[in-house]
Amino acid sequence: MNVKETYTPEATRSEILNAAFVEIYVHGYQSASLSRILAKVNYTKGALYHHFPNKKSLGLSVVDEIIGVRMYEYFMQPLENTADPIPVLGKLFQQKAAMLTPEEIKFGCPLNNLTQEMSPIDQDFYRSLKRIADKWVNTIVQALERGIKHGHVRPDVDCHGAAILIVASIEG
Amino acid sequence: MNVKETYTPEATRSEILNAAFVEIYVHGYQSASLSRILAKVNYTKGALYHHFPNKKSLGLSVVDEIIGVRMYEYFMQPLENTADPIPVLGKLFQQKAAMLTPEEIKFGCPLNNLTQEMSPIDQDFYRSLKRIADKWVNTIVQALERGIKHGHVRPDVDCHGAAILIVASIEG
DNA sequence: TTGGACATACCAACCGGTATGTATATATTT
DNA sequence: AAATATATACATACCGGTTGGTATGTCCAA
Repeated sequence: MNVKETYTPEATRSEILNAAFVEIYVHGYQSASLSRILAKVNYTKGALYHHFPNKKSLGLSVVDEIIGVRMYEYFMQPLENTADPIPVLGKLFQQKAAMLTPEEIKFGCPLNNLTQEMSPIDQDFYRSLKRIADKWVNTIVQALERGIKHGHVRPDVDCHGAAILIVASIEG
Repeated sequence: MNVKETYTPEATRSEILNAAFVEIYVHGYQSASLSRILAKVNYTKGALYHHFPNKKSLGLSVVDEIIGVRMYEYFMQPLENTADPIPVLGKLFQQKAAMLTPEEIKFGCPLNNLTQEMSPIDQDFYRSLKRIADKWVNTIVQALERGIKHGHVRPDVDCHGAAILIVASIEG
């Protein structure tokens, strides 16, 4: 099974992790099936439980390493060190509206979905998910404050309130 | 088990249905466990499958008979036949903000939750849930239009757009 | 030859669903 | 009115399949 010339365990872990992300994205964490994940990438329980101690750890790794990283690269990194965040935010909005694949329309924002499902019933998921959301809000706040300092943003805007509004409207 | 003097099948069905609502509200439909539902109300599979042909039917009944009815009674009925919907809408908003139990804060809007989870993966759930949302929007639209006709609402408002905005902001 | 990187085989628990049994209410017959 | 038949309203036991998880085996690289 999965005959390879060389062992690349990091790639294996990554494959499983990405498949787990898709599975969780489609079915939610609680209904996500390890067997389905492994069947898709053609690995077995041995591989999974070699790289992850249990299902929850896999789920939390999906949150941190997939969702967290993607959210950062897509929504936060472009805002870092900007003097004027407005055009960047605008581009993010229109990209987000235009780039919506049918999948994304169907299944919504992965971060928001998982938050809705898991935050009320699992503290560890709550913490990990909240960390991402807080970091996101914080990034926007700082970008807005820099925008104010450089005169590109009106100085009377409530940065925190605005940031939350922006995050909410992108998530929903 | 559940020794009763007389049979009250309608009450039994109702008990199961309400417990199913809570279970689905907390765990989502896919992860909702029939055994947990029945354990809570102290009935057995026999009772469940006497009143409902399968899990999906139970879920759809929860949508129609619990969620749909509650949403109607709470959010739509007060708006019916109002000449001026504004104070009613305002009261709904502030009630909704004030009346939020810790549970509701934790678990969010049942209608929205189920829509997020089930609409992408099951047409029947999609239809039933959409019916409720559409009815809700429609109720607000008609109330706003009556408000315009009676001079209580500015005549230039986009009723449909406003209704969708109101629904979205209540859903969370 | 030792440890990492998996595959294979297996487990108990739980899943939704069914088959069957039983007590109660109701309708029908005598 | 009493006896009988039938339908309703469940309980009990069980089904095959799936779940997350584990123990063991195998292969390969170092």
